[in-house]
Amino acid sequence: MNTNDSRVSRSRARLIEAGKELLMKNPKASLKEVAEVAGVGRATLYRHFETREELILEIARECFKLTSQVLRPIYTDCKLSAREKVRRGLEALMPLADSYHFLLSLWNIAEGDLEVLAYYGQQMDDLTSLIEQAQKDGDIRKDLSIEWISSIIDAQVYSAWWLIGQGQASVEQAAGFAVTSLFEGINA
Amino acid sequence: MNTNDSRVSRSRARLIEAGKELLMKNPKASLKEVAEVAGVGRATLYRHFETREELILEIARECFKLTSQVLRPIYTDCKLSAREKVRRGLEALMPLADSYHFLLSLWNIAEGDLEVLAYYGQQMDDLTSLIEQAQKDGDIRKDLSIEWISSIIDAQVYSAWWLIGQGQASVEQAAGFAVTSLFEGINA
DNA sequence: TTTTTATGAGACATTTATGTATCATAACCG
DNA sequence: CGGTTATGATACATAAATGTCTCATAAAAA
Repeated sequence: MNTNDSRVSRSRARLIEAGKELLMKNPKASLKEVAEVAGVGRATLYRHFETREELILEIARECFKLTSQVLRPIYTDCKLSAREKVRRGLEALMPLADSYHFLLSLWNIAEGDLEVLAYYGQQMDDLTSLIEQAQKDGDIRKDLSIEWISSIIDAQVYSAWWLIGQGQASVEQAAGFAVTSLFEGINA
Repeated sequence: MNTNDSRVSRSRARLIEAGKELLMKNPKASLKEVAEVAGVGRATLYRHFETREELILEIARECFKLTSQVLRPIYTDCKLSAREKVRRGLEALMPLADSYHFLLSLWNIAEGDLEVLAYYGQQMDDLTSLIEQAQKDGDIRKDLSIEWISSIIDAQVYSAWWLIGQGQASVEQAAGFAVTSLFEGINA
């Protein structure tokens, strides 16, 4: 299969999009359903992805590529304070919240893959050193462990995804909420 | 089947425990696996739960009963301030974090059941009026929507579950982290 | 336009999960 | 202790998902 053929890239994109959407909501969804939603024949799905697991892993890799692509420029921008990086990162992740949620929701499968694990490790490292720096700079309190802080940053994205999905907030609103409550807390 | 028979209650308890553990990690886990982990014959599982869905719903109901049992006494205690109720509720939920995560992870199925939905609605109502009260009392900031606040309270429990599962914090530590970061935020 | 090739439709084999039924056994209850 | 009954093991039927293969067709590349 020639990657330059427009039919190939189109089918692939559709399958990944449909798979992300469906499997995220229902991890038991069949590949038949995925192909249907993608508007593509079932046989074509198997031409692109040898097995169900391979499809899931490819989607996971794609999700990490997306988040990396968005986060990297922010995290490596020397002009920004650590706190500002977290803030911008959080905002930038909002539109990708469904990719994020896919990874959470199918993590039991995705974590079995070396490439996915490498992406994950890299993003964790980036975030960890960011938090470390911010704590050193006195921007972020030191009585919370780094693991906890990165965990609740993840959780903010998750919350935002949930709220947006319920139709109870726009992307911009959710981003604002997330940044505020993450840094200032809910205390009056 | 006689509920008073000790064999019955034992089998049921084991099946629910095993199901919670397994299906939470892997929603595709088969009932054969669940029965094996429970140390119970597959046929016995079907004697207790007519279908796969019925098992999942029963576990969900059980999870809600657990959280209700823990939360109700706190929420209805008139001596406590609204803010204190949120704090104590959060701490009390920590040991039940896996029940909580089960519900999140299988929500697509659980939400289809009226009884489960009733439990959910009740807990949401309790939490909502609590937050409303706290905002009125000036304990919780008013520039965050109620939906967002309840959403990030959930998220704290989720984060705690994750961290505990990774072995990077004890239940007590996680509870402390959650309360601090929820109320004060991560600002230094 | 001509050639190449990805696709859709469908048939097919295989595996696996689901749910039902039976029967001997062992655990529980009175 | 003796009767009741839940259980385990097993066999069975059914349905559904997975993965492979073929062939005509349509769409892309040359």
